[in-house]
Amino acid sequence: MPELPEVETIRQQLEALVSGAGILGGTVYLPKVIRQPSPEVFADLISNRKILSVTRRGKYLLFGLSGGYTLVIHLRMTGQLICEKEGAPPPRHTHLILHLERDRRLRFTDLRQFGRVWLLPASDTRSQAGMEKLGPEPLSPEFTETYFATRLKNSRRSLKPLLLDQQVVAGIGNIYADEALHHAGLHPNRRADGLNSREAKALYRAVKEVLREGVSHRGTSIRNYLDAEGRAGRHQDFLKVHNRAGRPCPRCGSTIEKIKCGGRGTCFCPSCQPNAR
DNA sequence: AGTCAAACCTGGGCGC
DNA sequence: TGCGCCCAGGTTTGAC
Repeated sequence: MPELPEVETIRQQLEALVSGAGILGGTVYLPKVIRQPSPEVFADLISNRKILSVTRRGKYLLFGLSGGYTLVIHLRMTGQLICEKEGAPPPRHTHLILHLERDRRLRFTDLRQFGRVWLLPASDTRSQAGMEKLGPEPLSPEFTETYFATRLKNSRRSLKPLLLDQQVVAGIGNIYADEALHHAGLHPNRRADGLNSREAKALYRAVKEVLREGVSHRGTSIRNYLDAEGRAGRHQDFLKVHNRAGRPCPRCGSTIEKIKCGGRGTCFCPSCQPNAR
């Protein structure tokens, strides 16, 4: 669930809510979510540090801490990171709580237990958590039309798996890949190197557009996603194709289809997104 | 380089 | 009501 727009929403909220806050300590309920260091060392090492910054890289959240450490959190499919008052017993599937100053806590809850947490020296943050291979940030100036066109031209893969490849561009997941392809009018099975320059440009613009829209609606809540204040996002009400199989395309009225593409469920409009072959 | 499946997990929805 | 099956927004790994 949490793709770039969802993680960015959480980042923005937490930046306002917890930057500057001191961490009193941590409670680990499910040790395996802590990838580094060991859970015991983690709880010890995180105590009495101050949160200096909250940033994002792809789908990773990064908390810059005092003393030269970075807390890295990846929510994977069903992770939630919620800032709330201390007191209530933590809900089911809560795996980590960071106790903050002023009677607040940061709660990591994850039904499927896929989410991961690292506490790393800032100097080797990028290499340790698997972030070194990430492609450019799609909403930053480093993601240029030329770069994207080159990646398309040099790949024989289908468009859908290419968009999901975090090494090509960081932060796109299944929801926004489907939406970007519909926005650009391209079939998910089209071969990347088969696009003409007009189509490549349309896809480049579509990627940026659908991600911006997702952020502006505070993310998409289809199943589990909640923002850092525990609220659902609104973008599910604005999706054109994703999760809408069998319903009419908002653009042309044709019935949206669902296929398997690159092993992933993929929704598209057969008339807005014709297969070129 | 690419594709595919499996693995990591729990829960919801469906058909029977 | 209950059981079995399939599905789910991410990522990694290993086989071909």
